[in-house]
Amino acid sequence: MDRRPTIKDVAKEAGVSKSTVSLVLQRSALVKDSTRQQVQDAMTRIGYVYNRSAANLRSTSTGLIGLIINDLRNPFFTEFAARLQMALADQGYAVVLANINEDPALQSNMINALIEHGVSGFIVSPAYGPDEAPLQLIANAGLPALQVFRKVDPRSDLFPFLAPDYLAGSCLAMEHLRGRGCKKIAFVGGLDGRAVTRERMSGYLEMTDRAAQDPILLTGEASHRFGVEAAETLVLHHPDVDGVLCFNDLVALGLVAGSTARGRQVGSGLRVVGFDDIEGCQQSFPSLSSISCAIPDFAQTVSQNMLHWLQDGIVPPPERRTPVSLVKRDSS
Amino acid sequence: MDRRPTIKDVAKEAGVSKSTVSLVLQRSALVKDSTRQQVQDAMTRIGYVYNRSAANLRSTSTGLIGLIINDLRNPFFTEFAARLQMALADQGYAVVLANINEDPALQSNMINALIEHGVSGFIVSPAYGPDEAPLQLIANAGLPALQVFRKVDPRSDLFPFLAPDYLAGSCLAMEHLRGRGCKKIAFVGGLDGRAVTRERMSGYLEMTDRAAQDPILLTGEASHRFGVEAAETLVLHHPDVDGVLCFNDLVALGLVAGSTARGRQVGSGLRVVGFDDIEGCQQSFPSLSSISCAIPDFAQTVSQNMLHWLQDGIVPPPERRTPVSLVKRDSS
DNA sequence: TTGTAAGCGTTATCAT
DNA sequence: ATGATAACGCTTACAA
Repeated sequence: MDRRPTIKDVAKEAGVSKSTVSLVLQRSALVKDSTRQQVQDAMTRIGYVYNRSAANLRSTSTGLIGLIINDLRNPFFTEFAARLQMALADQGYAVVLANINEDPALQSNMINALIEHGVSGFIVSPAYGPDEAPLQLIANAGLPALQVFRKVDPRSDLFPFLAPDYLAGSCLAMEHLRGRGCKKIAFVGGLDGRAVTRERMSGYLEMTDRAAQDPILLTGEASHRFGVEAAETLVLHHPDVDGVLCFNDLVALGLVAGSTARGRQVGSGLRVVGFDDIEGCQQSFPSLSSISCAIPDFAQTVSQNMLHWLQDGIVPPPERRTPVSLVKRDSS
Repeated sequence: MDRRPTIKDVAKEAGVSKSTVSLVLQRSALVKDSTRQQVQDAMTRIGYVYNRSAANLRSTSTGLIGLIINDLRNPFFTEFAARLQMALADQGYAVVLANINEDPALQSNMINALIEHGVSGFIVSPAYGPDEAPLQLIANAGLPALQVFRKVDPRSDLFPFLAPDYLAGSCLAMEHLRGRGCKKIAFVGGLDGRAVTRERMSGYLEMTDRAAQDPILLTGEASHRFGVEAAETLVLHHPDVDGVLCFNDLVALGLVAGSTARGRQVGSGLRVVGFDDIEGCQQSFPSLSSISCAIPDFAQTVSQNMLHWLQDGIVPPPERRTPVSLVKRDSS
């Protein structure tokens, strides 16, 4: 347990040269089967483990991907992180995860740290902030980076943007609610002015526009708490609302809980659709209809785009939207 | 954007030698202030970024900590991971996170991968599995590792174990329920035979023992779903139960939801206490009392133990328990 | 098919 | 206070 064995030690043990060991490590076809066997035996005998950092020093690809997540405690992002990590692990890449807690300063720090650690590329679900070019550090280092979910740096040629097709999702939800006979529909949750809010709201606005109705917009924090508050607001000020599209499931779950507590019959009197289809949707009473963003598939797509870029130099298109679908449950 | 500048480039730009630049990098006091200034100016001028992998090659401490989490989608572990990452980042360490999805095989793979990437140490919330020495790979590599939450490898001298004091927590909960006048209390959730289940149950069993009552144990998966099912079981088979201690909050939230749906008055007729104090506790109706494991503090403790080990060679004690507390809310 | 030797970007040990 | 030079563990021409 002195010091980790190196290829040199393996070479000595197997009676070959360093290079031969290196070739075995790289599964080169050049090396004779019997030699390969000897080398591999030697490795297990002395407990050799590969040292990637050393290898990276020559080849400048660490097999490390930096994953930056604005808020890991949001289950939607957790699910994404977990899936992405699995997808990349399949291809021999390890993920270095940084949770930045919606803090732009922390984001810069972590980007810096990850660059120092030699990540080969970044996948960033960025924090919103005052900085105009929050990903500039990455660009300076000449590393590839994908923006996911949120496009905070407008240079999507440099930092291609991937996100679920929120617009289509909101249209799907609206059609569904109309189809169920809803006459007066509200949109609840999501911070005003943000691109995501605008998108998730777009199908709703389009409909109210066409119907020449005044939209009922209750924008606010994307939290359970806000959903509960919104339930009260609706009961007090908009008792005739019979359908709600929510910014996300947290809001929707709060709305369902709050409305139920105030005696509204969610699922018949009031129909609610959420966004994201997180696990909690199936477990609420009544269970929550939601727009699923197919996160496992989305993570696959992101992973593939990254790997193509890294391995084949294929830069992804500046913007790419992935399919969403409506999951109908009892709340609507 | 050719290739990343190295200290050599900085040296040339600043008109000094490699060594001097290296000294500046290490904040050595030996270097003259004016020289330091020159060097630092040169760095920003040519956009130099430190290359840790290269440095590690010499110093064999990567500043990388491998964090292995059995199930990242469980918010309890997410919270821990997020806190730990922040605590370690404060000290200049980066966390490489691996979610192993309760899969022992994946666990071995990830341990291997992280060792190759040269992590300096591991913090592991392990998966249960058939393997008797799942952390052997780490031992072979001669790396320090902490087990948290679950002790799956019994060699706690090699892999010190840190966990919240579940026993104290369950006692706290029982005292509270008795104090509220509960006469017949059940324990719900947690897989039978697991150490965690035994511990979280221990305060309960102690009480039933002392009171010479038959314990009512509904063990099972630690999920929301199981909590809902348990609510039904209680109504049907144990209608006289007036207090419940749950294995964790997911179970408790399910139980509260299920019981409420069946018309039981949670908080008066039936008093419920959960375990972990996850965020959802405040948001349920009625809000859920729970045993808080003070995860931010726990993460701090874990981080400190790891760093002392790494930096000062101080091996943590084989087992360490951290304080828990009861958070009283409406469900009890 | 295998070996030799040069280099990757840093740190550490000497000198100066 | 600064500079030369040899490691660190690996990959990669090139030579044999």
